[in-house]
Amino acid sequence: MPSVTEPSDLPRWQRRPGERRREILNAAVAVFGEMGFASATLAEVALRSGVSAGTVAHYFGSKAELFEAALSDHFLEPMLESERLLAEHRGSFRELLQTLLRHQWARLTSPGTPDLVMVGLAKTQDVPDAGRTVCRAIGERSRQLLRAVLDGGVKSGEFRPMNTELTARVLSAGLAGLMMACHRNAAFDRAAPTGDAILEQHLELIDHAVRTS
Amino acid sequence: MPSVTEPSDLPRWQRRPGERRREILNAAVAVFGEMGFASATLAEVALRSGVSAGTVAHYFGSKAELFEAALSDHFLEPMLESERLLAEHRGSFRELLQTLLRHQWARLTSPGTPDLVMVGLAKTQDVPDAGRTVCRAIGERSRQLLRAVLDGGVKSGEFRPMNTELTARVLSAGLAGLMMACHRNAAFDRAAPTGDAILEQHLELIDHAVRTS
DNA sequence: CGTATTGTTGAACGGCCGGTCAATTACTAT
DNA sequence: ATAGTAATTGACCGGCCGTTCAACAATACG
Repeated sequence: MPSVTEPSDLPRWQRRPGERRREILNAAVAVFGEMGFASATLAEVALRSGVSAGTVAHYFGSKAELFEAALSDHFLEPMLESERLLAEHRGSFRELLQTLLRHQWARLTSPGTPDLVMVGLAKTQDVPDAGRTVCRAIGERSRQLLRAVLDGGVKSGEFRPMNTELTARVLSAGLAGLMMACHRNAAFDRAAPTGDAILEQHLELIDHAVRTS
Repeated sequence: MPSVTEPSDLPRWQRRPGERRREILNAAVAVFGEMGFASATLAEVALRSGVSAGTVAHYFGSKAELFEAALSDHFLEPMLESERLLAEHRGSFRELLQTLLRHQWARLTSPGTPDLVMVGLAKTQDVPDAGRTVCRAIGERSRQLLRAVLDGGVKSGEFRPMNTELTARVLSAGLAGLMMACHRNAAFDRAAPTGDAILEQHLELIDHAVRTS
């Protein structure tokens, strides 16, 4: 049994220019999330995506560019789904608000996301565009959706009059903070309640806070 | 005018074992906050605290130990003040809740703190004890204080019945999330409202959410 | 004033990692 | 087949930074 090296007739590597980019990007998301920007090495990204160090550089140029590409890929694209959700909804604004918040929670807590968010926020000092990406993706657009719902609810009388711009900012930031707290507590606080339980409590508080009393 | 070097009779350096530690710690808080853990260099810390590279290593051993010491110094000590605030308060629980949240907001937004929080959170992967420090300081103890206030308010009838443990977690995490969002928006979103305006909106929402309807 | 003590220095070491580039090898068109 | 092309490799370079350590100089003490 020739077990040392496969005497395969397969080539030692293949040319797959159409798929390399995505494979490298997926590995980069994982590595940056696990190790942070500075600790992450291009060699590790190369290893996980099954290519050599030079290939990573060939596709993305520099480490910083790879980082930004990874953030955009992970955050910007899934946001379109939320916007579709809002456009299609028929029903009360109270329901819509809860649905939207649940949906964003699912996005924020999906595997790899919490770490990437924190790394992206912390790295804003060095790589300004990276911070901008995260801010826009999990901040600005999310906030615009929430504000649209709040405006509708106020107009329909389901919600009490309020400054919807400020309120949308508070809700958006609160959800992100909750996500980070849950993620960290899961590692250190063994008595911590589940993320879902906390989310339910948060939604209930929000419902009381915005509806007409 | 002998301007090149001061012909001073002062020694070229002094022995001040009692003050070196604090000076290095202050510099470390600033440097880690501005540059993040990995990008921060011991040389920069040494420069800002007016000592040489070797002295930093002599006092703190390794970079990781210096980081943990800086976090503990910056977060753990000021927490005692909040606890005193709670013990001394006389008045309604609604007022106390607002006061406590304002006080914690002031702490969280004090210069250098937001960056340090984010760096500490992001670095949890590599330096577990660092993450633990941040979690305990801005999470656990803060939450216990909030919960005590909520329990009191529920018992007195000012607040509606609720799961105070979960609610305290939501409020604590929400405040931290708000702080980070404000800090980042200040850099990118020129139309962003002031942190104080957002805090006021947050407090008003909380008041509606917890009081008896 | 001389000696011991120890806080402090700064040069040097060694490892690590991002970026480059010429060589290599899988494809492709003719 | 065969030559052309471009995707991929992997060794290498250069710089950076954490850590060490022997020498040094400012105090403390007798």
